[in-house]
Amino acid sequence: MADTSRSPQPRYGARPTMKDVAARAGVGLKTVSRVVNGEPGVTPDTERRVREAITGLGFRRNDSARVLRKGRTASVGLVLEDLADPFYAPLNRAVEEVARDHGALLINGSSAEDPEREQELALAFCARRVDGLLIIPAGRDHRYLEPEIAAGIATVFVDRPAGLIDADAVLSDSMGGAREGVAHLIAHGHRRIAFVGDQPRIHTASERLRGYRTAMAEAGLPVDESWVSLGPTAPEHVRAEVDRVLSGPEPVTAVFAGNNRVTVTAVRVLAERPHPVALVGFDDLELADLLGITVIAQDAARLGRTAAEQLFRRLEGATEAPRQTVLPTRLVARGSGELPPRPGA
Amino acid sequence: MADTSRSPQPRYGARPTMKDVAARAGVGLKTVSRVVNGEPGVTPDTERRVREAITGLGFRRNDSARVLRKGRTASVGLVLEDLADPFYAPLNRAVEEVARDHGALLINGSSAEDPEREQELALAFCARRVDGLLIIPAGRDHRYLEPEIAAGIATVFVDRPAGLIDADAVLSDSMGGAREGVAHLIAHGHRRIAFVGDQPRIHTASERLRGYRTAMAEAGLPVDESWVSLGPTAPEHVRAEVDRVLSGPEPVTAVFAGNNRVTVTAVRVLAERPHPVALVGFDDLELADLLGITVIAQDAARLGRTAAEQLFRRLEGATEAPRQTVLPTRLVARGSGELPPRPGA
DNA sequence: TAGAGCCTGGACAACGTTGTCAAAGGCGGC
DNA sequence: GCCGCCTTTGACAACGTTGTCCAGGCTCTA
Repeated sequence: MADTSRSPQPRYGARPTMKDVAARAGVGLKTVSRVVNGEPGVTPDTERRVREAITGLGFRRNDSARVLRKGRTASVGLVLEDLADPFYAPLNRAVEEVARDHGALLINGSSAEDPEREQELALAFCARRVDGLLIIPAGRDHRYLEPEIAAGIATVFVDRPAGLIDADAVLSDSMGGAREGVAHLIAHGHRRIAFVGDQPRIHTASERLRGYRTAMAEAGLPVDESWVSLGPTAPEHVRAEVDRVLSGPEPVTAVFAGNNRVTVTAVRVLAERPHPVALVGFDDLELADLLGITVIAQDAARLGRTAAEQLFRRLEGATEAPRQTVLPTRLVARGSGELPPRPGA
Repeated sequence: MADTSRSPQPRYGARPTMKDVAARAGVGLKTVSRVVNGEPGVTPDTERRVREAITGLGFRRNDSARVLRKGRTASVGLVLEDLADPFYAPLNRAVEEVARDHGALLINGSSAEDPEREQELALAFCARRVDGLLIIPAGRDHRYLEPEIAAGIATVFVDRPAGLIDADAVLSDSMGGAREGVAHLIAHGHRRIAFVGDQPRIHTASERLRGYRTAMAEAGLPVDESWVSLGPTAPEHVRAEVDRVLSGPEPVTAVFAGNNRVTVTAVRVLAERPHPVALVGFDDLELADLLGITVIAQDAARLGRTAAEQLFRRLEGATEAPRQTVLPTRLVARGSGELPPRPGA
């Protein structure tokens, strides 16, 4: 038989509210709020009664209501290309750390390099009223964010600049890095060098191609357009393209790989070849040291940290004009980029 | 001079609400709500006026308020160990995909293997009123979640089981996988095999150790406790431990590495050794094929997908008793695990 | 032409929290 | 013993949305 005189117990599916806690503790609503938020002006005895009621009911403050009332959500959104990409994972983590240091939670999602999905995600985050937005853009037009930015959502672009709007951005030196990598191959005697990269609508891809062309031009070397491959980075496609540039009457003697996904496939294809082919890849890889792969390394964690810090600077009120920060890359020579051209090739 | 007859314009920092939209369109509040949510009962002409007002003001529905009213947030929280760990990144992505298919957003965070941080994150997600929670536990006591689960937050544990509460879990067959890997080394002639793994309070670590002991026992082989190393997986520590088990009068001839972080360090250490030492690692690695590393592979994406699907089944009302799902592992022989013991060793 | 019924639109309360403000109670000083 | 001040507490509105319910105007039929 039910004891009707008993205090209310937690029921399945029912969330106790501050009102319930107040009733059980025999105090007013606001007093509960004060205890929950550690505000002063509550006697130890009252506080104890409230805390007992909280524990007894299994109460947890509803942050949705709190957000509604306060206007700040203490959360930031991160739109990146692929959560599973080993290049973006450390970036993601670095952003999370900075957010944590500022007491904010992180919501994130993958655009899968699809501009529509990027927009969908970014706007969904805005609807949740994230305080700030970090975006690794897939699209080239970000005017859809203008009302959001005007309404006060701080926005920082990472890895690639914003399109058609003026906003903070933190980038790696794609052009400079690729130029250095290709110059490295040239310095080791290569004259015919392939560039296998991502789709040209992606800013970093076209910048890296520009670095390739610059290095070739600076060395006075012609570029045969058949050496250049820009397209999806799915293994099958890259495999076909690497095979292609290595075939024909005058095959290339070296390959510059435009990003980590291209590099891993290129390494596999080159390993199957009878003759060694030089390779430099953009982005470092785990275990690349053991495989002797020469790369242009970028510090993804630093990219994420720098961007997140800029975001929180904005949230704390910084109002200077949008700023573009470019972080340097670093050539890491491990062997594959130092192979000379095959004699007679 | 300001044109006071003009309709209200978006002001910096001010968010238009449905009320503002209604005023500008000259309709009632609820009509705006109907248009925004695609509810029927609005004439095309009224709808057009409302849409114009929405665009003109840059209105976006405040989902915090919506959540408060509706009770569901259409978001799930994922607590994992390290967003940057290559093993968890695909899991993260898989969860995101499933969430997306169900129209939910993903909030996530790294516990850094710290039980307190796990709890802090999980409860923060609960305060945000996520609909469901996916947890890769760091701690061994999850009773702190009881009130949350009672209040209706669906919870599924991933990769490791829940501690002291009865809840859904999706795991890999750690014990079976390790047993198979060690048996594989034994089959190739090894008698003295080291186990280098993570801290024993981590469930998967102790299960894998159990697999190791089982395989050794089944082969009738003794285990010298100096061959077993359980501790932090920071490179320096693993390096020291691998060096240790390979030294002494009767060094081991093979190493079983308890997870991906141990494996990468072990590979580096073994590469520096004058004599080859056999190695099998738990978890697959990118480029492991090129390095010829034999591994026990688990399908992290499948782990995440399975867990997320179970979560959404619960959210859609499934009420069976909590279920533990164990996914199989797979031995991938690539060379390092098939090396025979050094003759005379 | 009147009445019935349908379709569109709006007024109002509620979700759970926090900020404002005022009341009650205790205590010290004169 | 009374006044005034400070401390503790609570009542109430508001945040922006959605659900409920009702009103008004229209069409269609008898």
